[in-house]
Amino acid sequence: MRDDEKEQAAADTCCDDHDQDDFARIQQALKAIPEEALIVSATEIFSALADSTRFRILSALQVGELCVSDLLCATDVSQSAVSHQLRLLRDKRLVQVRRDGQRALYSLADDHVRSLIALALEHASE
Amino acid sequence: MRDDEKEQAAADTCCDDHDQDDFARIQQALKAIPEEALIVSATEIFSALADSTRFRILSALQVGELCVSDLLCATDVSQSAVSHQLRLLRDKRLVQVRRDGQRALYSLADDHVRSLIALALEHASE
DNA sequence: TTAATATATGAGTAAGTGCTCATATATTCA
DNA sequence: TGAATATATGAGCACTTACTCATATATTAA
Repeated sequence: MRDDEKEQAAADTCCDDHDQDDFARIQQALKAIPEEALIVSATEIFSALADSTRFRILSALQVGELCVSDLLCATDVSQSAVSHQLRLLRDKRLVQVRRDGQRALYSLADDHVRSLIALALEHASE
Repeated sequence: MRDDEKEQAAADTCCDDHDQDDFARIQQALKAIPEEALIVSATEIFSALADSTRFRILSALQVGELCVSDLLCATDVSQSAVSHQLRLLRDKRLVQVRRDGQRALYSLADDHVRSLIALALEHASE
């Protein structure tokens, strides 16, 4: 189903008691909503940032590569908990790892995370 | 306790087996981590955006003021569910309401949400 | 090889979340 | 006033999540 068909279908099924103005406004709003796959990806990024342990980890990684025990200092939870969260962040491709001897060196996978953190902090400090 | 004291304490208690380089790196990382209150606020914003129903609502509101039944068209859940999520978004100050007759007109509380959505979509579409 | 250090992971659990259902409140209109 | 429409809310439940505990794996050094 194409996007315009989808919008039409949505308008038909759930917005059946509106006048012309309502209809136009709703059509416009529907256009502002990204397609499902994008919504899933976007909300996944936000969930990754929506936990204080992971937020601390990602904030810390802004300075560069860090190993797990460094990240332990950056959080207030156990080594196991940090490892579990790092696995999640790896799965969501927000961080990368490379081995260096006994250590696993983590780093941010891209710069969007940086910007997201900065923006949220800007909003938060108002 | 001041920030520098807090960092020192953290370094003392959890990073007790590191050499000079480790110590310097960890100190730098700790500086990149915002204070607790900011972390709480920031992660709250991210949780608000970390659900597909709320993400759809906020995306739709980018076009301007919308009433609850408009937002119903923007989501695929019940009126009750939308109302519950709107309450949450109100509590977190991400949206505002005003009454207009029988309708409740919702709008985005500030522009940061817009930027956050845009950034996440940019990241998501790679 | 054995011990020590660093990291990862599976299972289990307590707390949190997003929905539905029923119902309450608010506003307009007859 | 009573009915219709629009929105809000409390309770309950299924599902998710972030942790702990125990243990596994990986790497280095003795």
